[in-house]
Amino acid sequence: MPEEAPAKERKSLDERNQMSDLERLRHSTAHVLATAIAKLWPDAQFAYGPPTEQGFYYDVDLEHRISPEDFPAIEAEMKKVVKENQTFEKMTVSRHEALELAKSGRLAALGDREVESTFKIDLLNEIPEDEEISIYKNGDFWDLCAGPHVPRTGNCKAFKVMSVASAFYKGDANNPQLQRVYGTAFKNKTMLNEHLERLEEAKERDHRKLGKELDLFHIDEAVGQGLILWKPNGSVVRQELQNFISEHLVRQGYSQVFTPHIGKLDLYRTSGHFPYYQDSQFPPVIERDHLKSLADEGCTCGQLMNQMNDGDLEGFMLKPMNCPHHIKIYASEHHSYRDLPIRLAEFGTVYRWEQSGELGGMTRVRGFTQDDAHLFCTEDQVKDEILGCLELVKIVLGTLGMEDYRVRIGLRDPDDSKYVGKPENWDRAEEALREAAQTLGTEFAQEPGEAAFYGPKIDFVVKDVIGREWQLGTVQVDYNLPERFELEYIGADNKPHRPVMIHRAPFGSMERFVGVLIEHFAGKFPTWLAPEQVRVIPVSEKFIDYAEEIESALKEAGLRVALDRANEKVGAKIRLAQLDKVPYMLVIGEREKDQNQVTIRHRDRGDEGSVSIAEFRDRVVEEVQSRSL
RNA sequence: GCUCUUGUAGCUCAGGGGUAGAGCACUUCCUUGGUAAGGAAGAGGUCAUGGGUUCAAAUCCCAUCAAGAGCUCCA
Repeated sequence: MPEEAPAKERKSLDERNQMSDLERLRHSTAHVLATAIAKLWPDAQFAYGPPTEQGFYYDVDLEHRISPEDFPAIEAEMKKVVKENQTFEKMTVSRHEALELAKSGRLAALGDREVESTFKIDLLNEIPEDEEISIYKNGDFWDLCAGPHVPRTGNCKAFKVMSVASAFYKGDANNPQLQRVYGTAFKNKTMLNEHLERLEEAKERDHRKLGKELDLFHIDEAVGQGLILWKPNGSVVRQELQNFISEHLVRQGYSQVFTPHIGKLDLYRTSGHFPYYQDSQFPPVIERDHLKSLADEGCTCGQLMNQMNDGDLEGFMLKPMNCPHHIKIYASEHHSYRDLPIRLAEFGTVYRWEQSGELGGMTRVRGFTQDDAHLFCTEDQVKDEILGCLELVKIVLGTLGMEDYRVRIGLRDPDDSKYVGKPENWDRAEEALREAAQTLGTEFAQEPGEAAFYGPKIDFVVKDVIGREWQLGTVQVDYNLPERFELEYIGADNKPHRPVMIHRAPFGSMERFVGVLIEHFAGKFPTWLAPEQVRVIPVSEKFIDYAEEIESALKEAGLRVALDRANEKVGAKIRLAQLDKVPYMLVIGEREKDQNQVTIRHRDRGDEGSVSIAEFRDRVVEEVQSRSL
């Protein structure tokens, strides 16, 4: 629902001066980059050039399309600037002087030009009246800049131009697109190299690469962008996760339900999803009779579009959320306060129309399955229910060893009137979320204005290998939908009351969660999740009989085991099993057969000696049942 | 959606206006083996799709589809 991004505040000079040493270095290196680009392409117009978490970038408007082939030349020019060890010299100027310089094209350039420094003029106009205006010079390169900088260009010796992509000026899609040249810089070459190595490692963990190598999932052009086909191996992982969470749902008093993938447009008119959020939904499926009568009336495509926008259509929609279906289950019977809370859970698949440029791997898709649930409770029960939800999230993340996440509480913006529900209820819900979050034992950030318009929420955010953050689990309090659907329960006073709804999804979506999990484990799933838990490797064909005995004994115990019958040497079979990241390899030969044993090799721990089949079986079964890492 | 880059065998990739290449995987044969690649033979591709230029297009041009990076967006 309409959550407006907080307007990016302009950094004050004080804040800028708090730049860390590394940020300062990177910002200065951005100037070195600009100097080099200005030398190579004097017509370049520069916009912003800030440091980032991974390095820095500088936005440039330039006729020439910068490509990776240009990087060596750019870096060579940068090296010259570093070698010259130019001083970063600060010059304080009046607004008028700065403007004159910009008009003569002198800013972000090596000298006067025939064109103005367009973006710098724009930026100048944004500087508050009372703020000091400064120009930083290194050599002949002058740039409008608040600083701060390192003393000399010689400090910027460990850098690398990383990539080039496009970006909208000021991040607004209506503005022209600039070329954003990314680079990174460190105090010294060693640290730079370490950073580059980390990037290489991250590439190896990428769930898209591992997903292919381990046959976890497939995305097929013929099926559609952003639609995940779970292959058998990936399905095992997902099924295990679903079983895991289902166990806890039972313990926590949830009821599991199943609902269809579509619903009538009327349902979504009531929920408010249609026609208002059409941009992020698949277009409606129009009923045959309705379509025919439209055709008979000579309705044009344009008119059809208008009807769609007005919501004046009959038909169905792929569900963008599970809540309306669950609400209808709740509303299908009368409820007493004694029945509450009612907790309806479903691994529910929803469909959303993400922009094509946004799709990627399993983390941003158009169809996904939420481990969703909706809790219907009284105002008094909200707090306990939130606690229960967080308990579940804690169990999930703890079991999987995912420690590297941050917790974000989205609160309402007190100055905004877009929120539904009574202020006193909001206060209570926000307080309940805060208290519940404290039980996590993790630090959490409270972000006013980040609540949904229908209620406050807690989000769990993790980072993927590239450093992108993904929202996984979420717990949201909702005052809106009970209102829209006029939900009721009968209270102790024998009068109807409105329940509060809580949406929660500890994994978020199975697709995104498994994607993040693949990277978290670098493809080496713990035994309970591993698609193949044990591979039996006979030393030669002579021992296949015994190997089959082992295979069936382990299968009998419920383990996922495979037998490598290939006509290959042990070394080759081991290698394959290692590449497939199978946790346990059992090497079977004459010795094992004679003594009725198996020799264990673990993918990480190596040779673990020989034990009886039964002992190995019991050990692994225990490991699986306890879901050890 | 926008900008740039990319699309050749199941996978990873080379090549490139004139009969389509390698490694791995696959099939068969030899080998019967002790902890990360034994040997040989074979099979496998309208070079993403559709147009155009050309005597000739996988190669050049345009469009479409898809992937990647980034930006915008994400109820």
